[in-house]
Amino acid sequence: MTEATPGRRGGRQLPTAEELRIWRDFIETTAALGSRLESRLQSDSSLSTGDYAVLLALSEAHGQAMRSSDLASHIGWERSRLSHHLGRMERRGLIRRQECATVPRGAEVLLTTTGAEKFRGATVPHLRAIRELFVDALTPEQILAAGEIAAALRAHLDVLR
Amino acid sequence: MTEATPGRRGGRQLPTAEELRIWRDFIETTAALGSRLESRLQSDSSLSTGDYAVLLALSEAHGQAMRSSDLASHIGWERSRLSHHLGRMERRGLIRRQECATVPRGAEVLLTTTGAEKFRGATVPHLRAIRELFVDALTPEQILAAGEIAAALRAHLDVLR
DNA sequence: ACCTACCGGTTGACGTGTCAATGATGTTAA
DNA sequence: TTAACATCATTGACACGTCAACCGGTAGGT
Repeated sequence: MTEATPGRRGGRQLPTAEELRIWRDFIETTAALGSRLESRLQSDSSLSTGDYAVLLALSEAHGQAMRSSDLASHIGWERSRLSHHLGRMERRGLIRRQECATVPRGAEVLLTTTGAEKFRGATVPHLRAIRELFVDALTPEQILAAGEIAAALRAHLDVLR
Repeated sequence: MTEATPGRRGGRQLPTAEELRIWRDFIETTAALGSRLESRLQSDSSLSTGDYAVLLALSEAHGQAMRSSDLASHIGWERSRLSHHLGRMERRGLIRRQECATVPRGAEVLLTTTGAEKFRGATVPHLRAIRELFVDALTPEQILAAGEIAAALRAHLDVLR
């Protein structure tokens, strides 16, 4: 009986038109939100969100330094992506790389003073932008719901591979 | 009295730790969801989501063709971005460009037969992926909540500039 | 000792996105 | 008429991400 109805919602069918509309709205709006925050951070502080993530991690690290691999797993990036990004940040004087004393063939990433200053200057405007673009847009209940939705999506992503 | 409490939630302060945690979870998870869908589409059909958006719009257009500018505003892209993307799609034989007969200096974008076939082959796997990665991850109430959250965020983004 | 396998990190090629500048062609106002 | 201006589309420079290949070095097994 469950197999007989073409448009049924059993778990193996395609999304309904309504689900699809919500999907598109959701994915496009969250993408737009991300790029709006990106451009706010850019014009406020000349940093990308990637720069910010790296600088944040280094700021909180012992001696404002981390091994490249640890940094990558800490912020959830592939090593290759981090390597490319560190190259660009090094050119701009935000970080430095040097041979790791303790671990052979390990690279230590250091926060420079200009990097630390940039990060300090960026923090408040960035947090303010998050408030304006995300927190202020939603009711407290919606914020909680957003947290639960994110958790459910993340759990499902993890389970699916 | 409202101004006296440092950590209050009046509307001008920075996000709380809890709000910040939810924000990070939300923005990172939605980004991960997008890239997971991107890679599903890539391995199923050798298309990017950009390709898919362009092919979808052209498929639904009169004569499977559109003026470049109309296409750009239809899918919400900058003309520059579309121009770059069409160049890559043209190299792969998915679309063709020609002078527009009616409008001077207008470019007409045409769906090729291989482009149409690619799109037809991509549709079902893509919809299935949306179901598996998004719809199946959430309860029906959460899906509705996601729609409302997206609408609220979008409205706020639009109002803010 | 030697071969292999892994590990940390880098690199190159390429797709993608933004920004600012350009070219080509219409429209408008002095 | 001509100069200013808007519009449509493209281009080049650059940032960013992924993928696969690579390199140097350490560790295990024979």
